[in-house]
Amino acid sequence: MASKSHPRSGCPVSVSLEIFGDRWSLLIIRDLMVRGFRTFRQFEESGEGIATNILAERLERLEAAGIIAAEAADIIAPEPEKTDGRRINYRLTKKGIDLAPVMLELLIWGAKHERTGVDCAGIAKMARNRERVLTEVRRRWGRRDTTPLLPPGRTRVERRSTK
Amino acid sequence: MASKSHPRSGCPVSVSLEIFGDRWSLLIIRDLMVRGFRTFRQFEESGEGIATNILAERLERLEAAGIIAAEAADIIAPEPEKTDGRRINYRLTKKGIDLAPVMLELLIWGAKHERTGVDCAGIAKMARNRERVLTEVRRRWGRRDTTPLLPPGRTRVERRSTK
DNA sequence: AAAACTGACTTGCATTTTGCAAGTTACTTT
DNA sequence: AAAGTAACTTGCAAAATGCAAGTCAGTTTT
Repeated sequence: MASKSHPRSGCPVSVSLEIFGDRWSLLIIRDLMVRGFRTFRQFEESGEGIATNILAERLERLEAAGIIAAEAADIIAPEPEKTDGRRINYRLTKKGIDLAPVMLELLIWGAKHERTGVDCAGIAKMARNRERVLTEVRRRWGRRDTTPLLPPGRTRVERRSTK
Repeated sequence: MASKSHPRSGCPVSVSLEIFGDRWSLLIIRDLMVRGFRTFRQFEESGEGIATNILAERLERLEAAGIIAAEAADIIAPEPEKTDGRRINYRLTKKGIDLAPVMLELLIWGAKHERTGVDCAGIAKMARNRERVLTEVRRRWGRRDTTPLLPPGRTRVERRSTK
């Protein structure tokens, strides 16, 4: 996607789109923000069908942009038992969690105008409680609380069923 | 961009991104929403450097998605003098103007976190008056008022300088 | 009324980005 | 020690993008 070269206008919208204006970046951010995902594997199996090479590249870009941060899981070690040296945990930075309003408005718009597999009334309720929802999202982020804010929702795809 | 085939999850965010999750669509919508652009030519020269074939394709997609509408300019004929039979006016539909909150949040985020050619303080002020700004955008849309909400801003690129 | 000029696109082709399947490497469990 | 698993790479075909040039109907200029 966004190649390095093309000069663009200095409009904030344009600059933002150069970073995450593609079909996958915001989905990764969504998974981090409201579904509590942390690992490569989780994103891979999120039901959207992203290819692993693209996923790796997007994670790299988002990290380079300062929107997410990657850290070896055993550095944090929340529970003494959990120490898988391979696992890398991704998380949103402050800059990343600041995308919450964008994400919420996107969610509201999609639920209102498109046929999605999601409870439309529930979203409409969130729309009415915008500030409360955002506060909650930020609070969870601050506590590294990874319990999903939204239920998993319809998953249609499963890549390469390992059979 | 978004090919026809790939099955995705039914998440509203995902569905939305399938429609305008690319580097250009939201810029066209921005131009319609806050810069008062109406014509192909204006988008082409907007300073972002979009190629005409891509522009044509995006306009088609956005129209197919019901986000914008195209109409021959002389059908409206605002002033009796203006009757260029070739000109086509594009405008946002209700569904399109409903993207205003998304656009505003994108603008706020970009101005806050990226180096853009835009007055950061001015945007911060808009952030504080979110509802007022949105009301104004919707009001203008309702009246087909095309005076730009924001000044043109830094334009860096000019395609094919006709010299 | 012919010539030059738009506005809104197409078309052809080279370059870039995607998608897909199959590795690879380093740790972990059995 | 063998089999698994997490997080990636790699190679290649397919699709999307960018670029320059061309088309074509309506418009203005001469």
